[in-house]
Amino acid sequence: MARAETAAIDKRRLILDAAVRVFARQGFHTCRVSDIADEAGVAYGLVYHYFSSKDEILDTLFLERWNVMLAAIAEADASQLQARDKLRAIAGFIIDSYRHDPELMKVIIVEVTRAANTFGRTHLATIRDAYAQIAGIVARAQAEGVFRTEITPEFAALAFYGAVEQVLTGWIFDSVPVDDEELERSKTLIVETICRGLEL
Amino acid sequence: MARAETAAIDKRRLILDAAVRVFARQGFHTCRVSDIADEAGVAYGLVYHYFSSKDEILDTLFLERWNVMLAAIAEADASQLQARDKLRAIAGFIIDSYRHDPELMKVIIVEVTRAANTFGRTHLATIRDAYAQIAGIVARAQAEGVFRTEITPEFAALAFYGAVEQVLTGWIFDSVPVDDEELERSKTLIVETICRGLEL
DNA sequence: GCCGACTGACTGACCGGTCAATCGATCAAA
DNA sequence: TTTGATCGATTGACCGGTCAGTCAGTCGGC
Repeated sequence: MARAETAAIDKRRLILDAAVRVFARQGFHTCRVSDIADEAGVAYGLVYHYFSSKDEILDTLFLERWNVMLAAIAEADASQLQARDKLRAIAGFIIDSYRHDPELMKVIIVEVTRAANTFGRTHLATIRDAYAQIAGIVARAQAEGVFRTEITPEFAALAFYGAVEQVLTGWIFDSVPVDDEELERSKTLIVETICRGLEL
Repeated sequence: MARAETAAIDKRRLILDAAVRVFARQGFHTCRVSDIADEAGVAYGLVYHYFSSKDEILDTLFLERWNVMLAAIAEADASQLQARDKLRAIAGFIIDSYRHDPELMKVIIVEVTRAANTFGRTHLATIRDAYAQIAGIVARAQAEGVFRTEITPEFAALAFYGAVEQVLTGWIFDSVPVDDEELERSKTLIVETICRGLEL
């Protein structure tokens, strides 16, 4: 029983991991469910044993990762760091996520976050949770007199997240892979560029 | 002859304009070519008389508009303005484009610029022309000692464009329409946020 | 009567999802 | 220990709907 249970969980995971590779390579709309099954080394029908639709696979991948990110943002927010360092932690988390699993980040950004007409629409509220939390950090920094109040928190959050995502998108479609050093440098660059505009 | 020619050009334009509305409403992948023909009040086959494929319609819409934007950026670049005001002009142009035709901007951003796996891929080089030109403005400002050199021009361009696009995306999917005043305020906000981080 | 704009029914490929059948682990009864 | 009943995991052929693109033909100006 334990053996079978583990095997079952593994197969589900196997399909999810295969889907990441296939979505990253071919894109969600362009790939066929059979491509995922083939990549996972699994029969076509098994995909539908674990997931009710092709969409549900992408939903699962997105929510798994986005919830981790929301938790990371909440943790940064709850910490005793300076506002600038909270934002640095968030940018750092996103960039480290890319370092750790670029294919997954590509899928999430390209197929969900930036695919506002399809999955982005479905998950709009969840995506906006992240913006709202970042806006909260900015608002608190403004109340404490660390950030100036000319720029609305919501706007600051969009600009901050937009800058991070655009940089990631640049990497995602670069032919040359990025080295760790540039990843690290970018964390500082983002915070330097955006926070300096927000601080007093 | 002149009559017929004009009529022909009109029909082509009619189809393009209808396509903007349909793409904005339903999304490129979700709509059918017949939807475009119906919206334009034209026979299905006529769409294929003027365009060789569904893709070509979107390509045309994108290139038409993007080339105008590239020209606007080049004009700002060539002007005698301060770097900050050049960037302001660019942000202003993009925001005014949205004001003038929000549906077209929605289509371009959602279906091309942010659709990195489909049309974004095809037009990647064209899209990056814009980033490169913005980077050029930043680089010149750095050489003149107006902007600090810690941040690479390429990075600054991504952050700038990313912030603008993210703000537009926010409007595009907001249920509440944006009033002119907020549009104007946003131009200043973007420049204030980003340029302040770039200036010495 | 020629030429090009225009029409819209049709087709062929494609693909998401279904389902009937098989496999194999487990366990209780013989 | 063997048998066979049970049930979830697994398989992949197949179905049905959708739609981009074709094409044979009509219409109308010159």
